[in-house]
Amino acid sequence: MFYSKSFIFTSKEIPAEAKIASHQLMLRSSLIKKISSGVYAYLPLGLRVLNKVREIIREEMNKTGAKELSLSVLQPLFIWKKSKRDALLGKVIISFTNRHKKQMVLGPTHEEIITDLVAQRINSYKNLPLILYQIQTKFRDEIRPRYGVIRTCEFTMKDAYSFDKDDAGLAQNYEKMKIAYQNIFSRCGLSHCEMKEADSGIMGGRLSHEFVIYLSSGEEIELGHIFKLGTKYSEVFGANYSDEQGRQRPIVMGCYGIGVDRIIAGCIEKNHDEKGIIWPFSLTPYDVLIIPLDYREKRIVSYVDSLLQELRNQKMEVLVDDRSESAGIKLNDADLIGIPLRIVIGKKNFAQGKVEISLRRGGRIVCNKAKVVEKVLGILKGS
RNA sequence: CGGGAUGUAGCGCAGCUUGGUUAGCGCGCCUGGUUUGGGACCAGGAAGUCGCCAGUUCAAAUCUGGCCAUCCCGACCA
Repeated sequence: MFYSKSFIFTSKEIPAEAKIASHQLMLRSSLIKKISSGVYAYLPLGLRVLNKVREIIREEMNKTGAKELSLSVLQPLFIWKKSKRDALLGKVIISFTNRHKKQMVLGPTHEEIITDLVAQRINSYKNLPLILYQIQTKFRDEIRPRYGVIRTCEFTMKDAYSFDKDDAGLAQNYEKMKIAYQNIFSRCGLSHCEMKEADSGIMGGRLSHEFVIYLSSGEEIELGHIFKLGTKYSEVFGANYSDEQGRQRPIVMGCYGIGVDRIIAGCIEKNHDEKGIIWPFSLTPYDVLIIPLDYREKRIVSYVDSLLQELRNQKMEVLVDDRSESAGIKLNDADLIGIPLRIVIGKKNFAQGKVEISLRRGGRIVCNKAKVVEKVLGILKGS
């Protein structure tokens, strides 16, 4: 992919509205664009990162045996009246009346919908345990959206729900999720994430743990939360199963949420310097950035083409800065958008058959241009 | 919702106190030229319903009122 066609617009200026580093950097590097208070669009560069996070979550969820599905965003309001959570969530729920005078909700979470679904489909102990999850947009009319993508009215959430015969089964799934969560956060460059016991709030249930990181401001701004719900929802929606003796028992539930956008913001909070973002290899929008400092020379252009092809053959995602900007602008933009590996092609080095490989986190080597791909692969393996 | 602040070109801002030329500056953008290893230079150019509506006035970015939007502090959350 070529920079000039990538819809990347960097900015030197710090947006006045952004107070914390991740928000500033996400705007300056054009990962996101604010549409309205608490509402953000992901631009091409940001969407690449979002998709990386989604894929990591998907892999770790699948490892636990969880099955992915996609529930509806539109929900009938009556299902919320049934669990009496319509009053509890109050104005956070975004609702409207459709043309048939039916009251509808833009889903803020999905315990009601999934419990109702499972109540209709699961009847026997033979079908348990079961874990279902989805990665989906949620809507909450927050009182005060803030910190960019950290608290918004429209956000991407991974929500998983476990269904067990008894407390022992729930305890097992709960532990499985703890491990999956720790894997997800550490793979996303957030190994500093702490787990601690928390208040269950509007979810109800018996026990919950939240996964938090601390911002430079000292603020705490929660990445995930897992809950032992027990039978609260299964009793309301009649989610029962027949046990080995044929007796009807309520399914024991747990639910497990991750703020996908918060992972991105959290990752930037923990991985940046005064120049910009320092992406971990796991979340970077592109694996390698090729920076020809002078892209007019034909020999350099054709070398870049062949290098691009070779890297693609190695399944790498590559961005080429094909702009006719000065070296300073290209290098500073490279630091801002934070791609971990850069191949810098300068005239003098190139004349001697050499190019430079530089790491965003620090360190550079000058190597023979024929050996670049080999070196890059070596660095990736070691990381 | 309560308290505080802001709204002027894509971004960052000055101008408003004390109303009065064609509304400015920096960055960015376009054209031509010179540059090219850490945010270059010269010349030319485009881009504004001064948040919106009303009022006062010969005259409003500037004064008055209402509305809207955004941000910060509090309760809430992934």
